[in-house]
Amino acid sequence: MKTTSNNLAIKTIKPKRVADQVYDQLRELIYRGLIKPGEKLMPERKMAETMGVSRTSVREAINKLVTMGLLTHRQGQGTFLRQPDEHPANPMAIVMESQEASLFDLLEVRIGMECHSASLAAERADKEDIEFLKNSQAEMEQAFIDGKPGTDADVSFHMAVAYASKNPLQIYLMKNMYDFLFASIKKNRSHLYRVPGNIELIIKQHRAVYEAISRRDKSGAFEAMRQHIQFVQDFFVAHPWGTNPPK
Amino acid sequence: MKTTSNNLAIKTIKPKRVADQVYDQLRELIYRGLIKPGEKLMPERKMAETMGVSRTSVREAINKLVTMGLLTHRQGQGTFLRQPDEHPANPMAIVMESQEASLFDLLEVRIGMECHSASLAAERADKEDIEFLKNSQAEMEQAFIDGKPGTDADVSFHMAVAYASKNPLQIYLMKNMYDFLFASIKKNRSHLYRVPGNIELIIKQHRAVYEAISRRDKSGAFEAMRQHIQFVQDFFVAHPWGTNPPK
DNA sequence: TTCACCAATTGGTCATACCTTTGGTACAGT
DNA sequence: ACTGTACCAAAGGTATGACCAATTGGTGAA
Repeated sequence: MKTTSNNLAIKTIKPKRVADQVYDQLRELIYRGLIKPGEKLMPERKMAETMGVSRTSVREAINKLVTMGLLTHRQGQGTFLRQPDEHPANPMAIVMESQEASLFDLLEVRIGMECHSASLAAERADKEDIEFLKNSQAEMEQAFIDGKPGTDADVSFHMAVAYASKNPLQIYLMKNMYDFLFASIKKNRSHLYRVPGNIELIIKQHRAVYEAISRRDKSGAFEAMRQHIQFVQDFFVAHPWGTNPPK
Repeated sequence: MKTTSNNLAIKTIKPKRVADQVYDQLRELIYRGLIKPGEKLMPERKMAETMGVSRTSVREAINKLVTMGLLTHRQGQGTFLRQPDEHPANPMAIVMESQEASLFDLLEVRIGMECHSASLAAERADKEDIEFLKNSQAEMEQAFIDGKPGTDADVSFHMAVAYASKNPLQIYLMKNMYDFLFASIKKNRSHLYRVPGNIELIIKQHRAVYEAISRRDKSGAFEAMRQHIQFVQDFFVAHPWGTNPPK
């Protein structure tokens, strides 16, 4: 198992329950974006066999995610990952819509959180995390070549940074932010990815973050991430289309 | 919007899933107050027999209520109805309890958010904001003189910084964090305020933040806040009592 | 009295079988 | 060729029955 020891973190004891371990695995798959929204999961029986546990445990884990609104059951068809904007359980979305918080505000908060997160990632990322960053980066470059927007890859990259920071709360908050951003982008057809040259710039910025983390450069990662988000923020200041739906 | 369905009111067919029926019954019992907080429920096997369904279904229903935070499982003892104040509708609290996030993790996120927030505050705070900061500071000093813990004033100070940053989302997130911290502190009777000299140090650190913001020193505010939270974090690493209730 | 051990209780997991719903496919009838 | 029926396979839903694991409380020996 992943009893990789806790160096100094005080976290509560690792979940010993099998169902919880399955739950953790699934949640990770979802958060890392390895399962796309709307996609169908592996059948319960097969998943049970694959993981070497009983179907009961798999079922319990899946049910937990269903009641949390992340998955949805359809008898006779399978289990599917819900679209991010389908479940209003997102605390972010509540503020963003009911209060008058703008996309600018969200990006500003992201600067605070993600720069620090990148810094931590440079300190704590293991080989696997680096691999995820690399993959997301490659995926985005491929999307660029194919002429696709590459939103998913973008999100995956930032989530990979959050994961590398090894902070559960950070991961949770980031997930919520990107869920909201995701829905928001799709609604507003953000021009961020459309303006020629932008994607190349973003890929370049991501690369800077990736390389800084790879070489354990804490302040470098901080600064690279700051520049990246700052760029996006500046873009939205200059092109205030999708900032907030005109009420 | 949707594909125009016929005008006739076609009511959805009753979801006759057994587990859901059990769930409804239990929820009814809870909402009607027929089960008191802290009370133990009937054992799963007995409940299954009583209702004439399988234990599987009972289990699924109970699990749903557990993940919703209404019930709590204790192996070897039974299933209990949670105290109302044990499950605040705070998105933070959900992660902190159900996931394995520790107080250390929360403080770490705070470093990212609040340092940036302090920096923004130095840039944007108006006279009123400064006044609030000053008041909270004075309030805390007074509490110190009176020998009181001064938790409220502490929270007020940090919230004042968040308000001064003029970022609605930041304010919202901070509010949730401190709601959680507040409840957590009350439960664990954190020793942070009890160790002699700590309050003086905290007041000193707050003062540094306040003064940096007053003189519009962005990086100074950032650094002062960092040192402050770092201090608290170090304290909890050294005194891991109240990190998480041992249950 | 105190401590060690055992047994009952109760949630947690497993294996297996069968039911129900859904989607697809082959076959018969027009 | 089109249509409708029947059937089949896949996948979630339910039911049993057994066993594992943690907790509690009692019982008996030191």
